[in-house]
Amino acid sequence: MPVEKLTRAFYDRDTLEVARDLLGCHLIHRVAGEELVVRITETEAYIGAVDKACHAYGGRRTARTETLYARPGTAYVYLIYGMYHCLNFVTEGEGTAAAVLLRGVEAVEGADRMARNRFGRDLSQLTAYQRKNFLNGPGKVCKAMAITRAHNGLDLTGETLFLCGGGLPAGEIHAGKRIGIDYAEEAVDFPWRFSI
DNA sequence: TTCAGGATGTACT
DNA sequence: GTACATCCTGAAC
Repeated sequence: MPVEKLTRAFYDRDTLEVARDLLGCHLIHRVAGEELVVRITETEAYIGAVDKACHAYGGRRTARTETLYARPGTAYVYLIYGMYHCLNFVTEGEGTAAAVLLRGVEAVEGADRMARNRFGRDLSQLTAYQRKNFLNGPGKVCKAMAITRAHNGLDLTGETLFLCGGGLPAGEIHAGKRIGIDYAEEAVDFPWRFSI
């Protein structure tokens, strides 16, 4: 890797800043002797204190949301719609519920393994449609990267699942409204979705 | 290229 | 029982 692993201090900051700064960073998952590496292209921020779209809105504590209160630099993984996983990076201080959802990436290393994880076929055997929509959604990223609820609570400063920075010119970052949270009233309009 | 509908299980009411 | 930070397929355009 040309750049250094992100430390806990990186995650221990304002969630919107972390969400922006994660763009362009590499996510590495070491699994079964292989290294799967992707470059982050899209994120969304979720901040429990003020955000009705956040699982831990208003200080809500349940078995599921407990991880959102963990120390910064922790992985929060949950199951959605009964069959897909979503990976988040916990931010801000311990006891504060906030995280960044990983929404889209592009493959850097291990693309064939990711294609097999997702479609059971090599990259070269995918249809044009599958190739175009390879890693552009949170459920797709987790399937390709072999990330499940078993990774919930994992320390992102360890050796299994971690990130390397990073840094993009501000002009390359786009901010817009989040998607898939139509129920969240005024929070629907928060410009907390970031992409390259 | 867009669209509707279904799959599927856990958390929470 | 209901909703859910989603994705895939197949049909219509």
